[in-house]
Amino acid sequence: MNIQSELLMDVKGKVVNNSSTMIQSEEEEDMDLRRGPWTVDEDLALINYIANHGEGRWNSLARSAGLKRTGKSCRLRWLNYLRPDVRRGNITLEEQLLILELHARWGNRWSKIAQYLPGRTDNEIKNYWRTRVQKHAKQLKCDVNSKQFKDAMRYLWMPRLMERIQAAATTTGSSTLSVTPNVITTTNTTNNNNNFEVHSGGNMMFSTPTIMNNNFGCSQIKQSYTPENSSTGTSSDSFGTHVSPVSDLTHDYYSVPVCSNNSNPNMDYYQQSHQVNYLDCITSPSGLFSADMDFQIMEPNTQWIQNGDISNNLWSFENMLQQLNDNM
DNA sequence: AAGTGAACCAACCGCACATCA
DNA sequence: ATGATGTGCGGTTGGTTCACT
Repeated sequence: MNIQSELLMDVKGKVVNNSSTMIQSEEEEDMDLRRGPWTVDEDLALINYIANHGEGRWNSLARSAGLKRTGKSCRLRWLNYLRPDVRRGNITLEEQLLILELHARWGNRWSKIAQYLPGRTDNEIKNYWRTRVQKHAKQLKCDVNSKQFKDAMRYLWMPRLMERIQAAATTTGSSTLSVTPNVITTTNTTNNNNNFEVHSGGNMMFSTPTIMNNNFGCSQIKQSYTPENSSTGTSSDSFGTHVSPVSDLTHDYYSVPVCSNNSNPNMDYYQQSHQVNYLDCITSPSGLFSADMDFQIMEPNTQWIQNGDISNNLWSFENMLQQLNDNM
């Protein structure tokens, strides 16, 4: 494909015919830069160049590779899309749980959070947060940073996620929630006690305290849980709202080993770059599983759990928040 | 079938910081 | 010490797809 003769798009997405502009000065040369969606040829050029020369020095890389893109654009395209270890597809329940936990700990430190989700990019996590989580806060007319919403996430949404993870595991009777060797993986398929085990890379394992039934009154919740509303690893936000299936964006139009399934094409990368101490993150001081967390409002006798028919309105977020409010 | 709005996500921008000559 | 350049990050935008009417 001849990029010179292509139609270019400016920042606003307008189509600009490049053939009318023969520009020589360096300043004007910048205006020759392509913007907007990447083409297959551009992707291939970038992949091939990095395969031969490695990454880094993105501005010169862009020039050397013959790409009419900024270095920034090339870097972003590589990191967020073309990198072989980028894991595409829906955010799993386990990943959702981890995102919530880590966001509670670090806030909008997307890149830092992404370090704990191998194969996921900060952009992807950020998008997930903005589209799924903030959406609900907006719908409920409460600030996503408000204590109200944070408490709801911490005491309701996250336990629910864990319930669903456990339920999915027991329902399927197999490790269908496994995604990659290093992503939190539900392994306990027959355990009928109230713990479930999560491990990373097969060697980090924790067992959650039995907070679900004992402290959260979630035994009621479990009763109304049905496999129909469970997730078996496909994306679904945990408020119970419908999320349309996202097409598999794995690019089979070129032979890049995009990791979209259980296989991990580059284990070295993970082992070097994503040594994750899940135990540490799960037991964070601000986290759900912290020993010193404030469970006061979640005492079993707490009214918000015991009165009202939670099972009938299960996971209606409005009800959750109302119950939290009533109890505060 | 067509129109419309919501949801999703790739890509961009500006800024801050790091590195180097 | 300083300016230029490279890199990384968080916020935002806009095109595409999907669901609903």
